[in-house]
Amino acid sequence: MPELPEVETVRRGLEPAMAGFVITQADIRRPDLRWPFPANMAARLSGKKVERLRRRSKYILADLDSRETLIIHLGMSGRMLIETIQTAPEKHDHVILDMSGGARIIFNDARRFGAMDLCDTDSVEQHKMLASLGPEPLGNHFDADYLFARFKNRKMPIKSALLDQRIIAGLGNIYVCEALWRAKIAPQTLAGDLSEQTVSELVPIIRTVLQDAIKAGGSSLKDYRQTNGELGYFQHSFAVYGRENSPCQRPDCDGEIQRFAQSGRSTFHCPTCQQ
DNA sequence: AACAAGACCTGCATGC
DNA sequence: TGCATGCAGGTCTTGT
Repeated sequence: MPELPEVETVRRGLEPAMAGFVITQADIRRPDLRWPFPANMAARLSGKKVERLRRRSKYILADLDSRETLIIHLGMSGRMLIETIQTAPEKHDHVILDMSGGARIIFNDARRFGAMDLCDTDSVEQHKMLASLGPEPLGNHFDADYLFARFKNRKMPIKSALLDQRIIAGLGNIYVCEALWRAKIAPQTLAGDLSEQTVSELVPIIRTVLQDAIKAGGSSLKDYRQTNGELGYFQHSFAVYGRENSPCQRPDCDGEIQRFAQSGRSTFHCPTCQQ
C-alpha cells in the first residue's frame, strides 16, 4: 500500500512514540515476513534505545543506541499501529514492540510482502535493500539534469521508468499516475523520447505531488491517533488513480479517465490531455 | 543490458 | 450462500 508519502506519514506518527524511548520488550510472533527475520532479533531490540527514526525511500530506519539500525518496509499491506492500552494480538500482528514511554507499536501485514532487518548503522546505506536506490525525489540530488540523463536512450515507457527505484526512489503506482497526469505526459511515452523541457517540468511536479500527499497525511494523523492508532492510512482523493470512466478534472479538458495495463500494473490516465 | 513477466501472500469485491 | 475469478498501492527473481 504505502508509497513515499504514506511511509513518511507513518514515520512522523511513530516518532513521538519511539524516538528517545527504549524498547522494553520485542515480541516476534513469526520467523519471517518476506524474508526471515535476522538472528536473535528480539534480543537485539530489547533494551535498546531508539535514537531516531529516519526514512529512505519507502523504508523506515530506526537507529538504535547499539549502533544497529532496524530497517522496516511495509510492503503492500503493512500497517503500523500505536496502542496505549494493551490488547490481545490480532490476526497478522507479526511484530510487537513495547516502548518505555508506554506505547505499544504493532506491525501488522496481511500479505507479508513487508520486511524487517537489522544491520550496522554505519553501513545501512550499503544494505542489500537500500544499496541500489536512486535519489530521494524531495532531496537535493534529484533534478532535471539528473533525470534527463537517466532517461536518455531509454526505450522503457515513462510510467515504468518512474517506478524504477534505481532511477528515483519512493514513487509507486499511484503517484506516478498522478504526476504524469499533472505533467500532461502520456504514460506510454518512451522515457528517452521526452524533451529536456518536458523533463524539467516533470521534476517539480513530482515533488509537489509527493509534498501534497505528505501534507494530507500529516493532517490526517491526529484523527487516526484519536481513533484506532493506525498510522498512514488516510483517504486521499486522487485525480486519476482509481477513477476509471470518470471525467478528467482538468478544467479545460473534457476527457475521461481510462485504465490500461503496463508491465502488469494498472495505469490510470486521461488520453485526451496527456500527450 | 534492457525490459517484461512471474513470483511471493492474503483479503476483498464482483459475478455466476 | 458458496465458489471462482480478478484485483490490490512493492520489489526480487527469472526469462526473453
